[in-house]
This record gives sequence, structure tokens and C-alpha cells, in this order.
Amino acid sequence: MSRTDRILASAEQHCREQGVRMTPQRRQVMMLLLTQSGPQSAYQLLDQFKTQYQSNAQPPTIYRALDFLVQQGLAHRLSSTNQYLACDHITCHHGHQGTVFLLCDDCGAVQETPMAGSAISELQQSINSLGFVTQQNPLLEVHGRCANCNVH
Amino acid sequence: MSRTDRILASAEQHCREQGVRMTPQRRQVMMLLLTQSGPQSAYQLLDQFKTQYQSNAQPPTIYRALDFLVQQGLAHRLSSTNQYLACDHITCHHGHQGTVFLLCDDCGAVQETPMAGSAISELQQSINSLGFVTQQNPLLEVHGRCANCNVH
DNA sequence: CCATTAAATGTTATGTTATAACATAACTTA
DNA sequence: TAAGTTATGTTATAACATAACATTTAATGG
Repeated sequence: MSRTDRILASAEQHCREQGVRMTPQRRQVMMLLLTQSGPQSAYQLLDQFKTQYQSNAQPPTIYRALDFLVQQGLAHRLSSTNQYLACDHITCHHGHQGTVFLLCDDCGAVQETPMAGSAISELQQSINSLGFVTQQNPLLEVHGRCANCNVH
Repeated sequence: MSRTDRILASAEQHCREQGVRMTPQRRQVMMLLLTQSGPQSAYQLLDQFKTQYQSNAQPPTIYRALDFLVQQGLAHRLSSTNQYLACDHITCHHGHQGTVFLLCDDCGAVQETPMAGSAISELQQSINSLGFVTQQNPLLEVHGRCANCNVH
């Protein structure tokens, strides 16, 4: 079983548990995300979708699938770059309470890394102390240069 | 001296120290941000700019001023909502090492609050340990409901 | 003070990202 | 199998942002 197959299987499992439907179209978009090396814009994904699956697809097709995947935590949206990528932690089962994305401005690579538990609880505490209520898990997007690009 | 005047004076001081120019146009856009109750989109600001200052202004005028103000740390861009607001901590002098924005999805209000120092250093540490180098101060955008909206 | 350069602004056009709105089809459930 | 719900197809357009080049204004050095 390949890496993508394993992740897809986990994603399907997740959907069954949540009582939501992993339709063919959603799976196809998930597949596109999984086979990419890095984050993609919605229109890049649309182009690939048209090539690989359905030549006359329109933007709402992609945006709807992406919205679904993001809601389910199977993909993430990087709002600072308007890009989308598959969640890198679908198969592992540590909670997704806080995530940091390290975005290399040089090569475009993204590294997804869990936020330290203590940092999360400090954040939660300062948020709660202001009476603010959030469902969402915080996503932090940090721009800079990755280890590899720093060498060169 | 009014609140906005005080902030504008601090902003000008900041620009002098940095050797950059607070031109009339930039000051006007800063003024617009300061007189708003909440974050605004670039096109909302453009409309206000046209009404108050220059009826034939075009998008680049606003985007250039906003880019400048954001670069100087005098304003922030909320990438999750494509909105802009004046920095709430121009006159105080604690460093802006990390900022959390609490965005109320109900009433649209935004609260800007400094990130706890220990949370910042934990983040920095996990970022550094991956060989990632960043100049930028992390901005975290957290969506939810504000204290006021939770009451109602 | 004037020439040169650099920085900012004016202006036109267009690129990119995202969604509204409504029609149709496919699933779900009783 | 009818009724309700969820998903998809399709057209059009809204919202956000920048490229490119002309012009003006400010800064700098002789």
C-alpha cells in the first residue's frame, strides 16, 4: 500500500466516523493535493483536475471540494499565500490542537509542525481570559528561509 | 491632543527614526485606518479615500500606502479576511515580537493582544531547531466569538 | 543652484482569487 | 417511491491585487 493510499484510507475512515461523505470528486482533489510536492493555488489544482479528471470543470468544483477537506481537517488553507495543501498528520493520531507552517519564501517549500503543547495552552489561556471563545485550532504561518535554502 | 493625533505623532517619529518618509498620502491612509472602528478591506479604504481625499484615486494608491504601513509595523494585514487595521500598539513601546488577533466572526470586531513571551520563545525554539530562519514577527489570527457577542 | 539619481505617485490595464445564484442530479430516509 | 437533503453543474460576476510604464517630487552631490 502506497503512502497516498494509506493517507486516503485514513481520510475515508475519518469521514465515516464523522458521518460525512468522501465523494469521488472530493477524493480526486485530495489525491491531487497528496501527489503534489508543495502547496498549490486553487486554480493550479483546477488545471490539474481538468487535465486528470474532468476537462470542463469550473472553479466552484474545486473550491467546494477544498472547503470540505479543510473543514474536515484533511487539508489546510494557507491564507497568507492563498494556497492549499494536504494535512501532513492525517495518519498519525496526535491531536491537531495547534499547527505551525514554516513557509520558505525562497523555494516555496512548506513544513508543517505541531505547536508545543505549553505554547498552545498559554495561547488558549490568554484568549480565554479575554472572554473570547474559539472552536478552531490555531494555524500559524511563519515566513522565512528553510534549512536547505539557508545553506545555499 | 486627540488619540489619533498622538498615534500619528508616534508613527511619524517612528518613520524619522527609520529614515523613511511619511508622505501626505500615507498619512491619509493611516488616518483612515485610525478613524475606523474595525478592520477594513483595501477597497473599502479606497472608497473612503476617494470620498475624503481624492475622488479619482486608483487601487495601487491604497495598496502602496498599505504595503508601506504594514512594512513599518504601523498597520497589520489580516490575511484570513483580506483586511487591514492600524496597529494598536504604536504608542506603547513593548516590542512587537508576536501578536494574536482575535477575530469575532459574529460582529467583525478584532482584538489585538501581545503573545506571551514564553509562548513566543517556545515557538522560536521549535522553528530554529528545524533550521528555519525568520525575520518576521509571527501574527496569529484566531477566529471565534468575542466576549460581548457571547453574552447575547 | 542645478544636474543626477532615487523615491513616490498617477494611470491604464489586467491578473488572480473566490463566490452568488440557480438548475440538475444523486443520495438518504421513512 | 416520494420527500427531503446533500452534492454537483453551469453561468456569471464579485472581490482582491499587481504589472507596467509615465510623470512628478524629493534627496544628493558637485
